[in-house]
Amino acid sequence: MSTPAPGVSSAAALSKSQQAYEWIRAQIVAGSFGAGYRLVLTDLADQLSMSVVPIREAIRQLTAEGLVTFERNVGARVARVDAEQYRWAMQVISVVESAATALASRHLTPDDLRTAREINERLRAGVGDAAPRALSELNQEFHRTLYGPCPNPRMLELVQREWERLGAMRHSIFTAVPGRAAISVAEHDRLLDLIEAEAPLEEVEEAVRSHRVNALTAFLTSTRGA
Amino acid sequence: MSTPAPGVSSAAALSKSQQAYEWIRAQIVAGSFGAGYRLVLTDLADQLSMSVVPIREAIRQLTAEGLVTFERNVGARVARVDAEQYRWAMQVISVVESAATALASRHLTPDDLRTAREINERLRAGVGDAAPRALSELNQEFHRTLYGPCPNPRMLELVQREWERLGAMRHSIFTAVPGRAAISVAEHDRLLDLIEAEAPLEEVEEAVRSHRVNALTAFLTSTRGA
DNA sequence: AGACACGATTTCGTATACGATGCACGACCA
DNA sequence: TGGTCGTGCATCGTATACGAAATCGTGTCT
Repeated sequence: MSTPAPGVSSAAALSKSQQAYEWIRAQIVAGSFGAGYRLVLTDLADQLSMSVVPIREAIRQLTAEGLVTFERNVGARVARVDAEQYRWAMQVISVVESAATALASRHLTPDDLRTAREINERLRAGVGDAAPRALSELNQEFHRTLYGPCPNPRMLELVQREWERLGAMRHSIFTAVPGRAAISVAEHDRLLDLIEAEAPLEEVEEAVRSHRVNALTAFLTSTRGA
Repeated sequence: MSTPAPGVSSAAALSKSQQAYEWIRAQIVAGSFGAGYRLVLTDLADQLSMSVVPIREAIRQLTAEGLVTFERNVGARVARVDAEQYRWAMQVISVVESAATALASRHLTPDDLRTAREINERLRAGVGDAAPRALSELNQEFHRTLYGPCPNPRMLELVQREWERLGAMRHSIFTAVPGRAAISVAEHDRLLDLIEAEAPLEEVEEAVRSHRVNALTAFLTSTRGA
């Protein structure tokens, strides 16, 4: 009944493979390991003070999730997301996240809605600021608040994963296009109204989806057209 | 410039980890390893004439994909899909497959449509038969024909994966409910008509989604209600 | 008879070792 | 001088080995 290792908070409870997985993944998500970064087994093993075996397993897992690419006898590197893949991923997100939000809408507490509105106000306040990263983070949080209560865990997982796959690139959406942020905030308002009015699920879903599609096309036209 | 191992067709080109992955996965998909089957490292290693290391990596990969579950210091087993997970997965499929079908509909060749109609006729002809497995396979093929040309590979991948995750259970949909198969065939016809008439993508999507939802609710009510 | 404790066995987790592969650099030849 | 071939190093791929955890069976005590 005694805790296995009192000194180590809870990390020791995980296998080294899992530790490696979590750590590498954290580095990727945080951006410390940018796209294309080479994941050399021995280096990682040294950094984490373990042998290469758990590292290899972690990398396998990350490969299966699409966060890293892998080439036989060459090695792994953090996945690059080119414009095409970006579009594909965003299309997937527009579909799955909207469905998740619709499913969640009936499970949102008044508290959730209040939180969402508050986040959106903070977004509105910060639209002019030169802190794109923070705004993008807020935007993510806004949407996560709305789809979080989705009772289908599988759907939630897909949404999360897809965002993670985009890596650092996911921050280019909200702020990349000059006038877009303000429009987004307005669309957020409308979405909240719909949910609060208990609009049909299809309408909620459609609202989220078109919100995403709008943002994506705005982004694409501004980068490609310019 | 010489082929590495003339005797071995092409399997030798893959790493043992990959061989193990493919093989185990094949067993699971084919049903040889049913839900709950214990994947013991040494056994698999012996069967495939390799050490346990590649096996472990393969299992990691399969775990990440959700085909097997894993418990530390206990081992891996083929994932069980209970009724709840089944519902969740089918809900995901209804969302993603319908989107994929809609996206594919503009890329379908007359040939694809002909093929789909032909498959549906074979389905119609076999509705009464006592070969549920074959019918289910045909049903899968029908839908695959329609979403296959979807230009978004990521979306396709998600659909495929989700079906695979259901494993053997995916065969219980089409034939489990007595009257359902005939209805499905009719809905297939309607779907083909919509596509051929170049109906708006939303209508195509909605048709596929409701088709899936209908099948699911029919299945759930017949199993739970009875 | 039933429950608990303890030991044997199975199986997993990780380290280490060594062969295989790819890549980069430099030498050699035309 | 340019290109090609060979050599060495970095890194990956897999096998083997050993310690650790869990499970199962057995014996004992109540």
